[in-house]
Amino acid sequence: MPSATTSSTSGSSNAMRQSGLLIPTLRDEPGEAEIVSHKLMLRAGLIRKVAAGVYTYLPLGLRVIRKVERIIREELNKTGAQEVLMPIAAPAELWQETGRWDFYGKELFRLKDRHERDFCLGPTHEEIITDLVRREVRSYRQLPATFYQIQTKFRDEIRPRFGLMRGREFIMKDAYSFDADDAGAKESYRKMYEAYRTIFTRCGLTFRPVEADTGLIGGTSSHEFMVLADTGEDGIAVCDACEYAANVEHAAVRNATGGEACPRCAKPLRIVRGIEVGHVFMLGTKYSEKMKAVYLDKQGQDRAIVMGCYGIGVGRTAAAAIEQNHDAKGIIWPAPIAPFHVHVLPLAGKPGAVLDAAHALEAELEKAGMDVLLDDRDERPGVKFNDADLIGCPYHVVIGDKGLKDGQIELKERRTGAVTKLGPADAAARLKERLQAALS
RNA sequence: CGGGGCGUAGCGCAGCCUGGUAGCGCACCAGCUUUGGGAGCUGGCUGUCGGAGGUUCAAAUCCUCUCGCCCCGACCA
Repeated sequence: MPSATTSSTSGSSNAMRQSGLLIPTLRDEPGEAEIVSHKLMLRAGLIRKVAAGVYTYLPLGLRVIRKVERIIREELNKTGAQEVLMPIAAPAELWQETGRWDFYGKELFRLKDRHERDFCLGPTHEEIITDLVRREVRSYRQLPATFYQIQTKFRDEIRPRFGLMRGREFIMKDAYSFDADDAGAKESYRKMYEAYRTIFTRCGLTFRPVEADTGLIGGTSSHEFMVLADTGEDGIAVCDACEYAANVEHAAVRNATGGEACPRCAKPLRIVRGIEVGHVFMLGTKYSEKMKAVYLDKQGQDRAIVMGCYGIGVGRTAAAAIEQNHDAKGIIWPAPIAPFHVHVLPLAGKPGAVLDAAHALEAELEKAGMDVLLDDRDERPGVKFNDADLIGCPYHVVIGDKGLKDGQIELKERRTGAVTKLGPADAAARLKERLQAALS
């Protein structure tokens, strides 16, 4: 589990001044947003829309994205997966080899270069990675191997919606496993499945892996990782008796309604809503056969590589976290993916004892390895409190005139609102304790 | 792509039905007073009314076309 001391995400300093950051919070609810995560991402100044389903990540939003990415990297690296970065633009020929140039339909963003050659913007990268592997892998000795990337994807969705929940351009982690046989592929799948459990747990999400259909990707079996939330676009049938869970689109429970018999234990199913944040597929040899990705086995025989592929929607994971963690005042970030761990609120904007104390504390927290946001703006207390609640860092430290005279500052936990009065000298140590608990 | 809705100041909206040359709140700028939960007063700035064409003496308002955005559906790692 991570310690607070390894948590810096950008720059040489992990403390930042609010006066120097673009954090355009909104008092009013934007008319364009329907669901709470989208509203709060706009209101807290995380994102701004550029076109339908296309967004700019502002400093705060980008920090959250980077934190999710870091958790993904840490867990995938532990499994032995290797990070690569593939191109966004891919030539039509590779897609024609698998037939998906035609099958994928309008969702595939197509374009021509200056020589009128066809390209597409990658919605997923089976073709590209399989092309790489068939060129570089010859022998069973080079298997198994899993590659992943974290990259911007393009899908010209019929209807983008709900902010980062369903964009046309979005950040995705996609991974591809290559094995010599089915047993190996199964093991690669299992490792990735377990890594996903850890990743979403670390992101502070309540989720459920469910059986799912394989869609355009194809393959032999798949599981979706569903974050349970009423605003989810998918229905899932869950059995409380035996842990069975499946997307209602899945053949085994297609169009199931609540109360129907669980296919595994025959107890009644319950239908809930879910947000698909991750999806793992056993692909078999669908792509390797079409693209002739083969290796030589011990007997010197050509054999098709057995593949798996694995996706995580990075922005969607952040949005799902907000769906599950908010209140009437704003976001309540799980500590591991919060843009900052601590929001320091000096109730003064002009130079003086309060601001001095805030700067001193900022330096100390930073030294202790925490990500600190200091609200050094010359704003009224109410404005700072409301913005801080909206932005939703897990801990707020309030430094005011009155408390300071008695040698006290206040530590507030965003989620519970619980306030602890502390001497400034104790604050860093106490916060570090609490954060370490919250981060593990 | 079918159905519905909306485009007026940075944000949220009124004005449109019944044409007369654009308004409210917040934000922003200046000054003074304020300072522990979105301050008060005074003064100020801000608009190709999404775009094009048409009707009319006159169009944000009526008509036609068009673009964008949102919601429902179909669709979907």
